[in-house]
Amino acid sequence: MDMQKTSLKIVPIGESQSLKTRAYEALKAAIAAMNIYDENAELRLDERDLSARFGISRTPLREALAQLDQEGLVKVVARRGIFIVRKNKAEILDMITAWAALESMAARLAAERITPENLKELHQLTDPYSDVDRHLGEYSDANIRFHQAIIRAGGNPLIEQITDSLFMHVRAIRNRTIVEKDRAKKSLADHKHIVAAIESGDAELAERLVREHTLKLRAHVEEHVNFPS
Amino acid sequence: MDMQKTSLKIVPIGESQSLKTRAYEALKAAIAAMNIYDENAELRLDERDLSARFGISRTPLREALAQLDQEGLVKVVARRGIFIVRKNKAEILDMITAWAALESMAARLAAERITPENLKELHQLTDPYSDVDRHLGEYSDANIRFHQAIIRAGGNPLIEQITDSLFMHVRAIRNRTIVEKDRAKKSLADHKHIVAAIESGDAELAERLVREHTLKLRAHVEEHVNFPS
DNA sequence: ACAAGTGCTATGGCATACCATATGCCAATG
DNA sequence: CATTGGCATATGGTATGCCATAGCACTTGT
Repeated sequence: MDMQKTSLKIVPIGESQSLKTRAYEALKAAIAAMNIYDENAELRLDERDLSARFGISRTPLREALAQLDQEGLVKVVARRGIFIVRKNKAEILDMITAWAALESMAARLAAERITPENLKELHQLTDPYSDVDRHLGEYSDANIRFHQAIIRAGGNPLIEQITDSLFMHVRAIRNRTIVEKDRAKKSLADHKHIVAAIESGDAELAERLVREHTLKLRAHVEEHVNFPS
Repeated sequence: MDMQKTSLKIVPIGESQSLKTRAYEALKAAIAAMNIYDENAELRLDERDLSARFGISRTPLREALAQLDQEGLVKVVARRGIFIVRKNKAEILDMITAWAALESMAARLAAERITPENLKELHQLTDPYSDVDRHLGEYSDANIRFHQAIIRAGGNPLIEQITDSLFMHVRAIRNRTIVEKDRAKKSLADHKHIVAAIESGDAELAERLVREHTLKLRAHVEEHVNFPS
């Protein structure tokens, strides 16, 4: 009853989700942890081997793989095998475009409802890096997190969820293209403008800046980045 | 017109791809065919019953259901049942917002790459309905297809795929809100402006018009539409 | 030496049996 | 009559084994 509330701290028991969910998350994390665009990446998975290594049976594992398949992270081919999917250039460009659409809308929403907490986070992900030369390594990470923060600040869980499934690929691209000092510097400048727009509550501007920022990335990838496969 | 189906219409699984895929499509079609926002709709599914009715075992059926679960169309609850999900108002609004983001981006792309075929289709979905009073019934359908045509004209398969999974719910809302003659008239006027913008290659304008059009829907739903559950 | 045929093997698809637990009914209890 | 504890049952979760087929190695005939 009520009395228990103060005397007993009921922990979310076991915290054990279904095996399927755990397998899904473990696989996703494992794939995210490897650079799937590395030339030497092992792109083949094996049901039976994985089930043995996870210590679960094939059924929940297959359900997890089916989910990853639908997300496009993996391709299950009957009687051939399971392969980690490497997106081709056109697909990557489409992803960046969709991302631009969603993140720019999130920026619009963020500008309309920004909270001090969100704003603080955005500043923390831009202000400390003004001296790009000295923080190039860390900035790659802050760059990614900045875009996630924008999306989160939009307060639309659906947009967060959709972008999550694009995240792994877009992250790989961002990491790959940010290493040039000049691009990092321009990127940071864009970010600062975006924060300012959100801070001032200018939804239209915030939206446009985010869209243009991401479409710039798209154009850069289209022109300069080559893909295997 | 749509029959107000409140129970699942199970069509026999044909003979094309994997059982999982066929079950997925059959289930999705069955759910789409019923009006899930009807008060009397049967929202509960049963694995064993469905597997018997489809004539397949539970394994591929479960994989299909897992996919629908991830798409948010159904919710699988351990030892409780499988339920067709009825979105609440906040979720519907989020969907419309995400839709606005994606369709407006598609409109931008469409304006940049419009083909005579796409343009013809867009005209066919707007021009014949100028006399809204006499075509109110049909327009509801043309309205939906117009938005799909915009997205298709954008030529980004990923955006098409994402919006597909939102389609069922957004369609239900559009159908529900378009029945008022006044709204239909305004909607058609918007559509014509959009087509003109795309036709003239004005990407910025097309994007803005589509976004505003859909955000108008969002505002209308927020203010005037009430939801069960 | 080479090409076509043939059986083996790996691998995912599917079916079946069993497991664990949320729910509700019902009887025992006071 | 209200409460409670347990048991039956329904339902999704998981394990396991068989099956069909794509690829490959090996054989065999020319």
